[in-house]
Amino acid sequence: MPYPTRVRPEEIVAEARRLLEEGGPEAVTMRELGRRLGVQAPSLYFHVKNRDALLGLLMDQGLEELGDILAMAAPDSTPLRRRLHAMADAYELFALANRQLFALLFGPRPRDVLVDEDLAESAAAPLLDSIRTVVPENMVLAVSQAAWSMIHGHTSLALADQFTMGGDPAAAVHLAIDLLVDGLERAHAKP
Amino acid sequence: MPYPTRVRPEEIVAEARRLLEEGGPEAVTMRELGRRLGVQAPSLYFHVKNRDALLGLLMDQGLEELGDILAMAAPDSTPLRRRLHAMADAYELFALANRQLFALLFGPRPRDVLVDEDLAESAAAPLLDSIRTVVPENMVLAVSQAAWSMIHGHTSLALADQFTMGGDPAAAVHLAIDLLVDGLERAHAKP
DNA sequence: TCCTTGTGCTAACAGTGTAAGACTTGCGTC
DNA sequence: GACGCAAGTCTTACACTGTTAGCACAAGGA
Repeated sequence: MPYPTRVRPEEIVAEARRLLEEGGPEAVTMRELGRRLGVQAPSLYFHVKNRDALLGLLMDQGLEELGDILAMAAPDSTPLRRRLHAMADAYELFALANRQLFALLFGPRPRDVLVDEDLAESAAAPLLDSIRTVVPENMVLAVSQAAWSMIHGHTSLALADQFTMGGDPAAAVHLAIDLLVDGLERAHAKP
Repeated sequence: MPYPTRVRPEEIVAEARRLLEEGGPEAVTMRELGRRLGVQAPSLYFHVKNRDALLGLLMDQGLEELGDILAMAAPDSTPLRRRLHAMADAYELFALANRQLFALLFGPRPRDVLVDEDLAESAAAPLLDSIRTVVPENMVLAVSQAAWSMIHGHTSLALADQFTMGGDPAAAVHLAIDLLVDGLERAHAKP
C-alpha cells in the first residue's frame, strides 16, 4: 500500500460527528473536516463517497447506539411499566447527549440519504419485545407504535425547547406510560 | 414612493414557502427566489433582512396556521376523547400537507431564528382548553404535555417514514388517546 | 425643473461540494 | 539496485451559495 495513509475512515466519521454536534449539519463541511484531519478536502472523497454518504454513516452509527442503549435500559425481568419508563429516560438521554445526530435521524430524510434498514429494525426490537410480554400478539404493533410515539414525541419536543410553560414534561410522559399500561392490563391482558 | 415596486414581501414569503416544500430548506436560495420573482437576489434584501429572517417568517406563518387548524378541529362541546382524536388528525394532516415547514417548526432551532412567542402560546391554547374541561387545574399542564407528546410523536415519526413495519399508526394514536382519557376519567375525574 | 428617496441593478468576496488530473511514495518484481 | 504499478494525496477548477458595496433609475414633491 503505497503513499502513507494519512487518515482513516473511522477518523473521518468521528471528526464529522464532532463537527455535527458542535454546529449542526451545516458545520460539517468537507473543507473543515479536512482541515482538522490534516488533509485536503478532495482527499476525503477517497474514503467516503460524498458528504451525503458521510451523513448516512453518522446516522447508521447513531441508530446502532440508540438500539444498544434501549436494549440495555432495563433487563427483561422488570415489569413493563418500569421498562418503558427506563426506555423513555434512556431515549431522552441519548437525544440530549446527541442533539444534532438525533435530529438528523428523525428529521426529514435529506434527499437520498439511506439508513440501514436492519439497524432500524434492531433498534426497535427492545421496545417490541417488552410490549410482547404483556399484550396479545395481534396488538403488539399498535401498542408499540403508541408507546414509541409518546416517548419520541416527548423527547423531540423537549429537544426543540417546546415545553416553554414549565411543569415537568418527563413526569408527564411517565404519567402517560402509566395510564397506557394500566389500560392495557385492564382491557387487553394477555391470557 | 418612487421606483415601481416589483415584488412585495408577501410574495417573497409565499414563493419561499413553495420552494421550501419543493426541496427542503436548502432549496430556498435567494437567487432562485429572485429568479422566480423576476428580480435579482440582492434586491430581496430590501424587503427581508436576510435568509434566516425569511425562514423565521415562514415559521411564524406555519405556527399561526397550525394554531388555527387545531382551534377549528373540533367544537368545544364535543367530548374530550373526540376532540383529541380530531386534533391528532388535524395535526397530522397539517404536517403532511406542510412537511418541510413542520420539520422546520419542530426541528433543532436553526441558530438564531426566533419565532413569535405569542404565536406559539396561542397555537397550544386549544389543546390546553380541551384538557381543562376534564381534569383538575393542577394537572392540566402535565396531561396536556402528555397528550401533545403522543400526538406530536406520532406525526413526527409518520413524517419521517419511521413506521416501516406496517400496521395502522394513526389508529395506534387513537388507541393511546382512548387509554389516556379512560385513565383520566377514572383516576383524576374533575369533581 | 430639480432633488430626494425608494427600489432595482451589477460586481464582488468568501465560502461551499465535488470532478479532473497530476503528483508522491512505497511495495513487489525483475 | 532499478522499475513500474497503484493507492493515496495534492492542486486546480467550476458552479453554486449568502451577502455587501456602490451605482442607476424612476417617480413624486418642491
